[in-house]
Amino acid sequence: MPDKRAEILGIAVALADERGLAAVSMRAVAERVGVTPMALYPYIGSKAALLDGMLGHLLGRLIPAPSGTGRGAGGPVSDGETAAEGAEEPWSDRLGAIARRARAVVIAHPWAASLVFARPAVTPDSVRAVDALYAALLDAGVPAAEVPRLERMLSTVVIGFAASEAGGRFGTGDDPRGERGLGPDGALPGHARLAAELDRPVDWDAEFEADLADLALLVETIARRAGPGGA
Amino acid sequence: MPDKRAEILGIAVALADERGLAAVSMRAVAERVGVTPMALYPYIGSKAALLDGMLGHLLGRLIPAPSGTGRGAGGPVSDGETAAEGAEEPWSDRLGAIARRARAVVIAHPWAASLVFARPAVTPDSVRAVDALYAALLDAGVPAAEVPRLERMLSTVVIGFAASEAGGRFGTGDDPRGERGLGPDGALPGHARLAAELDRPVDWDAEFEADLADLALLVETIARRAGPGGA
DNA sequence: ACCTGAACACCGTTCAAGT
DNA sequence: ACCTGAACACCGTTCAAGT
Repeated sequence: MPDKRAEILGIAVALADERGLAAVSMRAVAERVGVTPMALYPYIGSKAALLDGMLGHLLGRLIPAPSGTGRGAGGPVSDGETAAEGAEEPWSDRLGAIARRARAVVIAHPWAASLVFARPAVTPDSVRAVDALYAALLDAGVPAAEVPRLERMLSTVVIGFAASEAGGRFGTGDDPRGERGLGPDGALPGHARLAAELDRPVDWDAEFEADLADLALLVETIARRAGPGGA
Repeated sequence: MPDKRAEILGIAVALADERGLAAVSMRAVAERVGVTPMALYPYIGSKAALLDGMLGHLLGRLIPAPSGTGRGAGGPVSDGETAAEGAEEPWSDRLGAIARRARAVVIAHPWAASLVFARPAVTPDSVRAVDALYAALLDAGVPAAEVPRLERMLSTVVIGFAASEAGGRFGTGDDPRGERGLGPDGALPGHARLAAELDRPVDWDAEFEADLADLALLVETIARRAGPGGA
């Protein structure tokens, strides 16, 4: 009731969660809202804008709102009192927390994965997430000239990992050899040398954490080669 | 003429290149083929299978066919004679070559970016690409237990980078501050500390190369910590 | 100001026929 | 064996009315 647009977006998100993105049509959303399809247009604009709005609706929950207009009250997932200037946690923890939250959102709403790569990250909410990553990288000692690129690389890994999980690119783990009769083993020498590893099932939580650890290692290496001062 | 299915897929790819993925309907493809929509079904199966087939059609050009059934003739982009066991190039060059080829495919066919994350990489062609990456990482000295994870991370970065470029996630480079009146600068401390960097336009070719260099550095670090023996 | 109803130009897919 | 035509149950969006 406070905002009709937000109500519509919430209903569309719920519909996508229940029946997939393909089930989200203007007509289906309108029916759930209890209105004619055309009544959505003043609030939503178009089907494409509906999808953008759904993504924004999720992103609003990724990074808690800043203490800008209201007071610092109603804190987020944080575990203590809200420090005035932030930066009480080490940079690698802040970076990891954002990454884990992003992955959790995509796991909870798999349909979002296919939208994330298609729109620039310029909504207020995603800009806030990018800002937190900038600050973490600067605090790690990464030179300013490399921070935007490194932020894009980190967020690409995190979003790409979650999208691959949710979308199925990482597959079911079954052995690809023999799927189409690929002839003698010599055709896939790399797979042959890894036969033992490829039979093991994959723990995706552990793999995500290992990726985060490697990325933190890379960030440290880049910071160190710039000189311990932080430049 | 040699294969009706391949002819249909080629026409669908050309249609997507010219008018976008949204213009690829069974009806539109059928019209270009010169046939009724229903005549596609025996060759294609369904709309979803058409999209899968289009992606496979592109992937067939990513990695040249192996010397399996035919002879080693009709070599690919390689610059010399085809060695019997491969591995004449250093691993980092082989890795970079695959990455650049993948990015080139996505830039040439931007619509493919949105499909790549949604299907497991188990077609013969993509398995061949994965195999080449496995071999490169093993030759770099990465322990076998870490190779599959690292391959997934590398391909996620490469595909995610290309998808972000093609889909618009990396945006146009305009300053996000002020896009929605985000209040005083204090709300975005990270951006404030990077003001000088964020005004510069981005050279995406250079950024891709810098990412590849950083990833190679990470691969070396992982190989080194496992012991110079390799495994 | 806010919503409805009818209409237009599309979809993917099924099914029964045609040659 | 290969293709067609009509039909079904959908789409997003425009436009002219209604209250």
